[in-house]
Amino acid sequence: MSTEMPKAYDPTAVQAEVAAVWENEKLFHAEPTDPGEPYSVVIPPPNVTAALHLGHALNNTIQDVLIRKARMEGKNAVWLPGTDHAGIATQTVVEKRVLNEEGRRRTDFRRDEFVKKIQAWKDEYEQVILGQLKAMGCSCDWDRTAFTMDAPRAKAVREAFFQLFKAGLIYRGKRLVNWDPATQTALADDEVEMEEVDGFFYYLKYPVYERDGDNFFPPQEEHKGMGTWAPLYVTVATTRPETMLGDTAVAVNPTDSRAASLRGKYVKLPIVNRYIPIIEDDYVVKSIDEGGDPADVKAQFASGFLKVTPAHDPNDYEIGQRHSLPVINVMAPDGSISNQHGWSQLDGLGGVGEAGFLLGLSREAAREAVVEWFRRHGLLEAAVPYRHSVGHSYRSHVPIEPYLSDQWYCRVTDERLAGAALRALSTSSPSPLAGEGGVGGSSVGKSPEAGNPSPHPLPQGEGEKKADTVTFYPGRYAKTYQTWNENIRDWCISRQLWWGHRIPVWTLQSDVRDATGELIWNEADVGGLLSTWIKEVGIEKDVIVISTSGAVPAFNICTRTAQADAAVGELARVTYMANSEDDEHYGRKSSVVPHLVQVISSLEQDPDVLDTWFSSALWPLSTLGWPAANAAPLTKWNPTTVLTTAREIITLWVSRMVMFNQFFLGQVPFRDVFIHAMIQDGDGRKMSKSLGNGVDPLDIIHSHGADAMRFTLASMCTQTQDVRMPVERDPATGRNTSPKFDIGRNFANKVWNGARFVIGQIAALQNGESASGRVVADGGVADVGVAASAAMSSAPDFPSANQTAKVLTLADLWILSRLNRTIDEANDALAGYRFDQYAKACYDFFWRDFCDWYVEAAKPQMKDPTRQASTARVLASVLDASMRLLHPVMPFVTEKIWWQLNEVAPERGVMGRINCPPSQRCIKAQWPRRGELAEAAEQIFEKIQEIVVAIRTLRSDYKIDARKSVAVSIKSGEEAAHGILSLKASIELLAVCTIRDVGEHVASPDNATAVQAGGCEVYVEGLVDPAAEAQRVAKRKDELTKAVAALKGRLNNAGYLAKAPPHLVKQTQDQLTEAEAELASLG
RNA sequence: GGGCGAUUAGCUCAGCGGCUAGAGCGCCUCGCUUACACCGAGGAUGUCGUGGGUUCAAAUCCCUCAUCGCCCACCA
Repeated sequence: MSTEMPKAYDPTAVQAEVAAVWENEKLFHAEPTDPGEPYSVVIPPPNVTAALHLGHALNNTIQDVLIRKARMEGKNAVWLPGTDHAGIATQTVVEKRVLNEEGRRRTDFRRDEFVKKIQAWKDEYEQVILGQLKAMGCSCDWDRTAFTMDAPRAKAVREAFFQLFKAGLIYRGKRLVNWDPATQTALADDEVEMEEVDGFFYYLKYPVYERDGDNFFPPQEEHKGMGTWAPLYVTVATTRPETMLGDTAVAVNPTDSRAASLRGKYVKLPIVNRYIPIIEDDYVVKSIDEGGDPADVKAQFASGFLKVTPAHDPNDYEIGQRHSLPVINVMAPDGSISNQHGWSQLDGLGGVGEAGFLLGLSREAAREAVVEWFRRHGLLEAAVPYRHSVGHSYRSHVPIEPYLSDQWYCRVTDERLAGAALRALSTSSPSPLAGEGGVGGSSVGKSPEAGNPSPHPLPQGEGEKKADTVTFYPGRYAKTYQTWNENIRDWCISRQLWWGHRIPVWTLQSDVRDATGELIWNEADVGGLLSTWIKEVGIEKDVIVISTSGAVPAFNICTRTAQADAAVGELARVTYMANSEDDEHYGRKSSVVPHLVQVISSLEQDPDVLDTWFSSALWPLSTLGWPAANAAPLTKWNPTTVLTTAREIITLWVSRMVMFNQFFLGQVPFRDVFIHAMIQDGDGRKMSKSLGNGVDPLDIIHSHGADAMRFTLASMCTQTQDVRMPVERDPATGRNTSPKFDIGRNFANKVWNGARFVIGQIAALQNGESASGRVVADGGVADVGVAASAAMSSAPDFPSANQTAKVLTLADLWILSRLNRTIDEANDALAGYRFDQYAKACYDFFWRDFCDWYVEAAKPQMKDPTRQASTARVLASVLDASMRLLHPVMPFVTEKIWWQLNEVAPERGVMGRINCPPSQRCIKAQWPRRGELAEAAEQIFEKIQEIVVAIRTLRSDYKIDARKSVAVSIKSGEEAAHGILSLKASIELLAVCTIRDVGEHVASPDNATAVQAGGCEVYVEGLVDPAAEAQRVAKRKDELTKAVAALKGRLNNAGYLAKAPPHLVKQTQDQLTEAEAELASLG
């Protein structure tokens, strides 16, 4: 290690040097057997898209601050870095080609080749993600990096699926899903983005028919007579006319006045010429004429008649279920009109009528064609412009299509999942800083009325260890979580992708018919053979077989382990080969196989994969060794201490982790959830790739340094929902940056230079040089360092912690006291996840207190032979503690400074004031503990600050040359005078003045200008500028007059005197007295 | 439609019942004083979105409205 402390702060060099040492010493690794209280954070496994945005860098910063601090507190802290597979495959267009025209997987697609290719991408992206973490200085346990598709995670996913399946919490359903016709995959509700779209409400007329047996005929003309409403048409309103091809009913509200006369009647669906019933359902919104709510937008547009298209609208689907209507899908998976996906296959309803001209058209083209057809036939009543929001795919950004499809569902509505998630919500207030605090509990779900004892213990008050609950910071987010869980719907967990955890379920047709359709094997026969085979292979513990009641009776075979899955796969392969007349393997495996081959040609693995959130939901389990029984990491670190994430993820991820952890372990996955602000661009827009307003953290690290980025992000981390970051494009590099990061860069630079000065002073002192000399000269730096470290062993004038404590000056006491207060502030801020307050406390202390005041005050002390040694020790100790405080947020620069400080002052601390237990590395140093405060010293020093500022202001007002010293006398009380005299040299340096006289009886010298400051009267000589004087006095008088008026007003208020706290009243009176006195002195 | 947040200096944000409402950036004046010009000293700039209310006291608590944004739900 070099003893050199370069003059210029070069973050890149510091980062490289420090990172190499950390790496070499393997400082980031925790074992469950290590001592210390467990501390762990749940790390969202990011995908590559997320990793390239600042929000993720913010998240990583926060987590690293928490982890590093915990480590310094001696806790057994672990951070498991992870990467997620989502976003890898979807970044490509490959998946577009995965499905064939039938909406099934292409059989000619080489899955293995695809996976190999994806694997290569994954490796690349993983390097990007982990590289960013490393560049940021995140103290991850690198040798525990987890990937959501690796073997331990796959094992956990299988086990979880199996257990949920066994518990009846996973089922297969034919449901309308959010279908993305572009990528041809189903999307979760959360993956659908709403976008405002300009469209039309089309009013379509459907002719009414009556039915007599199999005959339909138009109503007789005479029914249109007076007093009786006998329409020839009903008018339906729709924004999506093309779906009318799939209509299977027209619905009217039963309370609609027209309902009765239409009861039992039909309409002849135009174009298709299908007769469909008019039904009554109170879901239908009535038009305003019919008593609909005028405030309801739907009612304003409603005709009172609703076309029912169960295959293409979720609500219509439900109406269809209620009325047992047929479901006619008129689209292909790509969204084009097709009669090949259900339309023509329904007996009696299959005809396409005159719709042939629409087949093959896109949704959009079909819409125009249908509208044109209605117009041409006089059946288009109106088309009214209408702006509404339509769901769009978050991936392809095309409108989603409700689409009928086989999907797997997780029954999260079950008491054991959503119920458990709700019960996990803490009712305690997280902290005084966190607003309302852990909302929930009392009104959770369908919980019994208040007064009933909860079956689950509520968290105890502060001081006691929290019960097994989750607490949100800020507390308001508990409500988001609660509302979501209360209104939750079953979770569609299957995805039509190649890349992901395969659904571990095989399907076997359970009846077998011969060529004539005669049943030759029934369910019992097939089931018997199957269970015999399972026993023979010895996988009965790892397989569940359930029969499904569907159009085609079948068994679902769920496998628990990779081995069991392989066995079933082998069975499928063998029987397939046998049936394909390649009988090479015929019958080799089992006594039952010769029989099974006759029935098992239908054994197929489900082609779908699991939603990525399924594996993510298991993250606190799967990264800690689950499902291994008693895995040491799991028992040590789960529940984890805290999860930090963005609020958009509360529903997708947080809630599901709670459910699964509760279900599988019976405990919460984390105790605290910290939701950080979302970073928007300067115009309040979300950062996104498409807008080009994103900022790559690596670019910032490059331009400003990792410490600067981290500090800035932490200081932006307020309790608000969103923070804006103006984005600027650097024309030279074409990369985005933001001037906001300058605060971090400037601060890091300040820290560097402050430390450089302190270290230089100490080195010079111990080298026997006079501190008045130039201690750190360009080019001479290395020599100073070497000499200093050589001098250390024989440095008799560097006093002990105890000796130093006895000779502290007012300035020393003040800075040590301020340091101790800062330690308190930092602790409080971090305990409440107030990273902005933590950053600000450190910033203000180091820059304002330490550099601006103490370091300046210390310069004369370093020249004073009786004080220089103790001052050096105070400087070293305050710098030491500052580095400890700042290390979590600025790890690199503090670590580098730490080494340099160790070189010149390996032993630090001031007895009673601050302890500095030695450590070779800052990352392993003990988190500072508060020592004694010195309130009296603080008060006097603050007065001195006021005096210095007053002198400086006068100098500036009178335009005194910056280098010219002025003569000053100060009239003050005894205590203050004592303090002033003890810091005479420091004050003279700070204010560029010469102090002539200080004391109670000091009189104003001739030609002196007087000013009040810090409760003293300060006389500054030699200021000759009558104009400036007049201006200054007038301004001050004005201020004082206003103040006096305000104070008097307050004191004349009887209510104030009667009701305000006495100390405030006294304070007001004192202020009035003081202001009046000063006003009088100004004449 | 439901929920949440924001509205304070030119910009980005703190403050959330009682100090003369603050910080950083930007701006003006002065200064390369033996750590730092990514700096130092001083300065200017605010009817705290609107209108009501509660209180001795409101930027801060309550209500109204307005504007902006986010999340959720839904869309005939």
